[in-house]
Amino acid sequence: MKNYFEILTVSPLFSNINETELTSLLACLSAKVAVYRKNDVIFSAEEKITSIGFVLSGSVHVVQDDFWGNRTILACIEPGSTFAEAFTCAEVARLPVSVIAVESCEIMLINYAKIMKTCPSSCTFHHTLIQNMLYILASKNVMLTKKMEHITRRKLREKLFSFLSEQATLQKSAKFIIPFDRQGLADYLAVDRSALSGELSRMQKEGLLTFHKNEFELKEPSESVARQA
Amino acid sequence: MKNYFEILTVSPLFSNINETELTSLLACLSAKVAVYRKNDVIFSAEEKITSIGFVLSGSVHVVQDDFWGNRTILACIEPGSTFAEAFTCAEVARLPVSVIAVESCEIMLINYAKIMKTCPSSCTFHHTLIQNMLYILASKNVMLTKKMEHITRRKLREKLFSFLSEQATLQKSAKFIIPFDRQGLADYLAVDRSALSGELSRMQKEGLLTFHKNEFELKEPSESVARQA
DNA sequence: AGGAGTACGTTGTCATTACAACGTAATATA
DNA sequence: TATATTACGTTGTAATGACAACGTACTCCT
Repeated sequence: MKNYFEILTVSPLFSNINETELTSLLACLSAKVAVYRKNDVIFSAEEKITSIGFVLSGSVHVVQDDFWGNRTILACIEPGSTFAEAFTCAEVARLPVSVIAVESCEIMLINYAKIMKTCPSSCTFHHTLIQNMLYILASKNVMLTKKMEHITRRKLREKLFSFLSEQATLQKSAKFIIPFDRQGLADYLAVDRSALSGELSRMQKEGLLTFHKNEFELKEPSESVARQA
Repeated sequence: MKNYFEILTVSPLFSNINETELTSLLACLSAKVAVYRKNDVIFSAEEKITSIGFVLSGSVHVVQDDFWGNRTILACIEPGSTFAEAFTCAEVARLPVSVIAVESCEIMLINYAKIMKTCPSSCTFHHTLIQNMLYILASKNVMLTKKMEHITRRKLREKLFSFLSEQATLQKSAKFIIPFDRQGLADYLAVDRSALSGELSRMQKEGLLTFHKNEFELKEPSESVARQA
């Protein structure tokens, strides 16, 4: 287990827990490491799960098969990250997704009940672990909510304004750098890249903003202009 | 405080905690009740918050003001529900939203540190409270993720198939009832109602599904038909 | 029975957007 | 230096969806 300390200590789930504490914590959780090969099914849809997964090495895909059997990849989980934690904590009766090994990988499975149960030695780092779980779930929540705000706008221009306004507010300046290239932004906003590119140009032509590469600047409207709902 | 027991015991945050336990728990949390009047600001954007809010009576709006000052209502929180819990647990430096009283209301503010800190008497229900927090966050997470899957599809038909496929899978049958009327579904999928209505009719005409009111039935394609990405 | 209100489908128009295709500049690669 | 490769903007076209307007059926009143 020692050889995993590097990945464990930098992961969000085990942050603020040192190596000494980790050793007893992992024992306390009776965490088990399982090895999978490419295309192995780690969790299968419809399964009742009681553990959360932690990727030690390799990577896994969270996939969903629809009514007609078409498969969609919902997420790719890399070492240091967890999967299925939301379904486990939400006590979803049956898993609506499957988790598949993309390549050979080592997965640590941690029983949720063991996480929640105060251990007899009432270790303080156990507490840290739970706080980390809350942190992970809450952060994902905030991310999803923000993205949802942008995406639910009906028009591309509105989506862009919603996103750009957020960035401006975040960076406390009308001038700011966005953390995406065009394709990345298009994927994030769930729109076509070239449509996005075109809309940005149009907005610039209309004097609503200026940009160069990833550097944007929002302009105050010269006169009262109806902008979005 | 006694008069709030009814709303507290049925709320997700305090579920599985009985009245006796609640009394000591609330003392342990040093939960404070504050009264607000219509339009009062409960939490202000940019504020550093360390508490989560719980609506005892009345209702509050979570609102966001964009770069130009346009206000959007993100959520309406009713009695028994919490607000700002994600931002608090995610330790977001400064609140990106404001919380406003829609009408006269009573709000219980619970300090997050007090929730997380094991109390000296190590009450077991304190533990239940934390588990409930995890449950609330995880459930919202699952909801948001599902909705995101539908909404990120580029075309209305794809959004519909994504949603309907989920319902079919959920109800384990090609025939199922959806929990929305047309307007509700349109709002959920962030599309226009009449456009949705029209697309449904077209899909029915093409033999992809049949429906009557909220009762839907998905059809297997007679021949291999490319349906969606 | 006679409204009022609501839910839903339909139609037509116009704006928006996806998609494909291509040009260009910048960057990396050999 | 020559050559891919990538990122981005542009253009045109066809598909798509938003929006408004309207008809019909249904429910709820009284």
